[in-house]
Amino acid sequence: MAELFAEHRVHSTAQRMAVMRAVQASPHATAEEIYEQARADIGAISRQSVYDALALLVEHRLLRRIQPAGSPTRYEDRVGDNHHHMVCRTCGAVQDVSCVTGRRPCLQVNDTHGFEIDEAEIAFWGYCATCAHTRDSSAPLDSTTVQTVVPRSEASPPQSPSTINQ
Amino acid sequence: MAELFAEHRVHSTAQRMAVMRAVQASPHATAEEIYEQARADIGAISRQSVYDALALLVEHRLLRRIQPAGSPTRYEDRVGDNHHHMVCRTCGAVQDVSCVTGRRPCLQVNDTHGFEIDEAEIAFWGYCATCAHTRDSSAPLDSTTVQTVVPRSEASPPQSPSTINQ
DNA sequence: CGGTTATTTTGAATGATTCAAGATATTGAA
DNA sequence: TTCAATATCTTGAATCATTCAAAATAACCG
Repeated sequence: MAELFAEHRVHSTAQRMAVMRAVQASPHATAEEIYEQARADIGAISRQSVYDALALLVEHRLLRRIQPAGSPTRYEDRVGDNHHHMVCRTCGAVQDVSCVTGRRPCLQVNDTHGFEIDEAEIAFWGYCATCAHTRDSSAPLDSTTVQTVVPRSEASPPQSPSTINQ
Repeated sequence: MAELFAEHRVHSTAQRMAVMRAVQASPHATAEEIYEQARADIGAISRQSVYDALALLVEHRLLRRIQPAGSPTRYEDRVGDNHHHMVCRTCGAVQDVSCVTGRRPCLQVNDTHGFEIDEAEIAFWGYCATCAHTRDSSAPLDSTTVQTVVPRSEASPPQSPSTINQ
């Protein structure tokens, strides 16, 4: 891992390595989860150091941030390829979507209004396999996101909003 | 507006109307901005009532939430059509993108891993016309989002992260 | 009118993250 | 090596957006 850090011009310290290992061990983990894992790993580390390390590693493209609406920021080490995410409305689980069929997505914006677009982000919302079964009883999450073009999605009746738990 | 509320089974109160007007007057506004505008409108309203009204109006599909990574939640009254958003890394400005060329975007996920997807969300990141000019000097925002497929975006050198202001 | 339900207000609390400043390490030059 | 300069880490407080809880008002129905 030291080489990886070196390549990306990041000094490899015990804390940073522990943070990196934590993300590798559980992709899509939150800062808090990473903090706990890193702490279990090297014995002690401050929360701030975790945030510092994460910011640095993201900045140097060793990690990526994922920020599903309504849940804390998550981190993944899968960089350098194109993929998106599915988020479960019920449990907040995040699942990779290795990019999509057909060609480049919704990325040919026709009127940019002068915007210089350099990046596009796609999030899919729905229910993970587990939660899809156990449904009805528990109030499902409001996506709290923008509804867009998806085939069979007919305006579902209003649901009480709540918060992502997991 | 009373009719609109009635159609959507929402009691029209002074506060809710003020909130609705505020969003109509400035789409993509934050709760705080809406609070200020509503307060200027009807003289007095509590922040909590603004949050309550917004949640209710979103729930009943009179408003939509937009949650650009790294900025507080924003609201818009443009519902019932398919459009996405461009977000400026520098000033946080949000701009509508009336959907895209070609066909349905990146929404044909091939392996869903059992997920039941019912919604997709797309955000474009870049620089608004104004900020695109005034660049270099000021440290640009880190998108804090997932990098994905966009043509000419080659891995740019690391930049110091900061926060969306406007 | 009187009671029940809805809505609003107030104020405190929470969660995630950042700020600030001091303490430790690490590095490079003399 | 030895010191100074820089980088990193820790501690603890602060911030921001949002939510919780409970009391106060208002609206609705019989």
